[in-house]
Amino acid sequence: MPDGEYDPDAVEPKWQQQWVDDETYAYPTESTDPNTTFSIDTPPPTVSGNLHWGHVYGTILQDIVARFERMQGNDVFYPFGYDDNGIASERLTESELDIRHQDFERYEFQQKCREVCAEYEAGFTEKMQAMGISIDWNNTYQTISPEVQRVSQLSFIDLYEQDREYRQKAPAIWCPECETAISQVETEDLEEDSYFNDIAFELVESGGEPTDEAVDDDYEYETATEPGDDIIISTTRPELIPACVSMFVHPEDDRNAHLVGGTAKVPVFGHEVPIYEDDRVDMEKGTGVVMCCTFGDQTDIEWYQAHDLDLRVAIDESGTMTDLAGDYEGLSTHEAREAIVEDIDAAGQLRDRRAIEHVVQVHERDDVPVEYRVTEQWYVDVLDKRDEYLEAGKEMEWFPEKMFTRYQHWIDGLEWDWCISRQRSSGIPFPVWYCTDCDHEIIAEKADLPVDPLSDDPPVEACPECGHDEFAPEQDVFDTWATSSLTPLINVGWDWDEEAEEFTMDRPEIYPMDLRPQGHDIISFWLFHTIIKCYEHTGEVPFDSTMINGMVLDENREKMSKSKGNVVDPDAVLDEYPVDAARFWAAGSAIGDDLPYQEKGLRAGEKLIRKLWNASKLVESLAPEVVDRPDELAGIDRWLLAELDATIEQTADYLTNREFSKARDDLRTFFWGTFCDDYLEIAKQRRDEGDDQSAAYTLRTAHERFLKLFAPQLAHVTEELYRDMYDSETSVHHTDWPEPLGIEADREGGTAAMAVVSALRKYKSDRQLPLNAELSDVDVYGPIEGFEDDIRGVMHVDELTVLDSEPEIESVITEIKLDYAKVGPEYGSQVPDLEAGIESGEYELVDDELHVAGEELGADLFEVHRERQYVGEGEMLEADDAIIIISEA
RNA sequence: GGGUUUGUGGUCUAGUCUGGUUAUGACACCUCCUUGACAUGGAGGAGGCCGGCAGUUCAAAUCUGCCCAAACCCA
Repeated sequence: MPDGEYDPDAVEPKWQQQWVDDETYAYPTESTDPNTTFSIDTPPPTVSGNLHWGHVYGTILQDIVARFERMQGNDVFYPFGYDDNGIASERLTESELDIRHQDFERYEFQQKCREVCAEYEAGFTEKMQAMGISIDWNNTYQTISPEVQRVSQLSFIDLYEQDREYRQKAPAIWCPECETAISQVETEDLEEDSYFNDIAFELVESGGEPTDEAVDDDYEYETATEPGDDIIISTTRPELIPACVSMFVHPEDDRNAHLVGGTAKVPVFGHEVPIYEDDRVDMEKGTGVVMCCTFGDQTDIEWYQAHDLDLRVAIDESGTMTDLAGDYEGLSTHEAREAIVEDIDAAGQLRDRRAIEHVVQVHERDDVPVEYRVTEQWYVDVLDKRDEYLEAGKEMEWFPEKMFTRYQHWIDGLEWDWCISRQRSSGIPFPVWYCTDCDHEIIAEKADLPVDPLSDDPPVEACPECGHDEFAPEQDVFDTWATSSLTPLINVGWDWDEEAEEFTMDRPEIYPMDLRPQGHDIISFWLFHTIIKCYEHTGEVPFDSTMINGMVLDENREKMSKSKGNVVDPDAVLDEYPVDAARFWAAGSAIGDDLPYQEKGLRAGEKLIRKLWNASKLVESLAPEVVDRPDELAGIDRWLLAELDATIEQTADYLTNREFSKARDDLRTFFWGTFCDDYLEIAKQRRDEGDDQSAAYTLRTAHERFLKLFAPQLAHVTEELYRDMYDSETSVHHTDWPEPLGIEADREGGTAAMAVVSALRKYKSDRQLPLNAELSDVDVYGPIEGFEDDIRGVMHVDELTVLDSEPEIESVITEIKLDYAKVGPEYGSQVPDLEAGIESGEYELVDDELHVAGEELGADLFEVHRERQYVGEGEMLEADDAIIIISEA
């Protein structure tokens, strides 16, 4: 039996260990019915460091759903993945071992990655188990494992065969530090100190005659009108001048209109470039003339494509100047920037140089500014099926609904197909070779997967296209998201059946998966990419529903970040608080909203755990045995069990809709306020007065039910109590969610009786009396039949009388309250007149009608509030519908 | 710069979609109470006019517009 104080330090690890040992949460191998399975596609955390508080938060929400669905009678499939095939894991390895991947053979570096990741993954496992997350540890995966590599390569080949992938030379965002193409989503903004340089190009030839606007004294620089004049442009990146391919002015720019069609000479490097017009120019900026280099930014790329410009590559893959930069060849971009500015200055063509702060796009992994390079990359078609993918998103149920708009806007704004190739040392290789003669693509056989073209031979002896017999392996590997967008297929055991020539699933019953939980920050790429990939492979939307959690903020509602130093360390928190307290905190959020980390939230959790424990002790002492239901149940017991029925249904509804905080607070309020404060106090008195089977039955029944209702959120303490008091062999997490008992009860009477108790408490409190002070004589007028003894017992009333008729009362009308929901629609703009009439007292009550402002309002349109004054002996209290008279002894 | 979401007493939060007038609860605060689980408890009290402005309406925390702030996504 529960004894002494609850000791989470001992209890929680005990059950965590047992849950793992017993495989309590294992998905049964024989489950085949999609209707009784509930599968969760958990996004595998990236192995890039330790798990943080945001993981803790998101995972607890998943786990509450998993536990709840399990109690709904479902076989829950709750896997865990480690996403360790990405660039983040490479970075982790480099910083952990203080090495650079460039210094190692590919295979050697991969081995190091495996070793470092293995350590961190063990840490993930430990943390998840130490939080009692009901993960099925028989179903875990690493995205770098051969099995997953096979799935990922199968996916590539399937899309290739569906003609939804292509290889193309195109400008891609490039990280010169990592020496790889990266995707848009891997970049972020960074404020950087820089200089704006005003540099003079020489006008060689105009395209037309200058207008009047060309000459104006207010201009900072004179407009170039004659050959030899200076055209001033401003740039933060003078090192790109050797890559300058053209200049642009806005089509509506009268000042510079005459330049269009002409040419200009680039300073220092001396090549001539054409001048074009384009509406992407910001004519308010500087002189309204800009240079276009291949490539300085996104606009340069657009111009390059729109105007079919030359390609001048001045910067190589490592951020070093090429031979195109002439004397500057071999310098880094930064060195070249300074050197070129100096030389331009020496040539008299630097007009101004001022320090500015501006935002540059950097690679999120290393904060190095990105470049744009034209390279051969693999792309997945997405732009052609936008409408279909939008529909696919619509088919899912979204918790909360409003998050769907993010998905929608992401698709609306898509401009590029999805680049899935990365030039890295570690990762899943493309199963592709190229004919060294004709560049024909040779794709691996599905049966051979996984393959590594660097060490494996292509499946053909000679090129089917040209007959050549030498092949070059694809050096690139997949983007991380190309694989992590396949987690539903990994989970269901998707594979290719060579004999049947079709894709198969080991566990078809769990696909589409029931739930995809994740943060709102990754709707646009992770969720989107997962939907489209699985949709293309299976023809089905991979999820029935998605649950989007918010971000965890710090105590001051600010974003947690290493640089701010406000990151909450899960280990430190869990050292100090029980896991169940953290679970209580996490359950206090509305799904989709951000949640600030609040220590007091954890403290509140601790209090609830303690309350549950102490109440359990009391229940055990009042009713030491489980008893059968007696033939007759006392009114108060029927009332309590009926109220509990309502809470059972309400809590289930809330959890079904993933309304965690409502479920938590509703249940807590009923347990604490009604069960502990009201019912248990009454039950105590009744036990004193003799052996009461009805009370014993109700105590045990309600208590057991409370344990089950709390089990999804307070996983540990409920397990301890349930096994101790009800069934040592069965986990509470394997029990079914309670069915309502459906007992007939006078709910109104019970509620009125509780209101009377409340009023008597207040009476004692107001007089600074102890709550167990004796009251000699109390009369009640109200619907409390059947509850008299309960009130008498708990409030220590010697004599309690229920009055048949209202006691002698004088009343004055204090207020007439209109029922606006009815009065408003009926009387509209007359309402202020009615109100004024009531306010000034110019009204009459005739029978049940209110006569005011020339109108006659029926009884259902208003309520009369009276102040009652009792004129007899004793003192009067009011409690909802009841009137209470207290006569002192 | 664009989009999405959020903004309620000192703090966190319910209510906002489906407009109706004493705006929910918790924590902190104040007062009182040791009653046979819990003083890490119980009873009670004070504290907000709902980010700001304007509008629609008989009526707005709730609808509309603009502005401000924060978070996220995109440029």
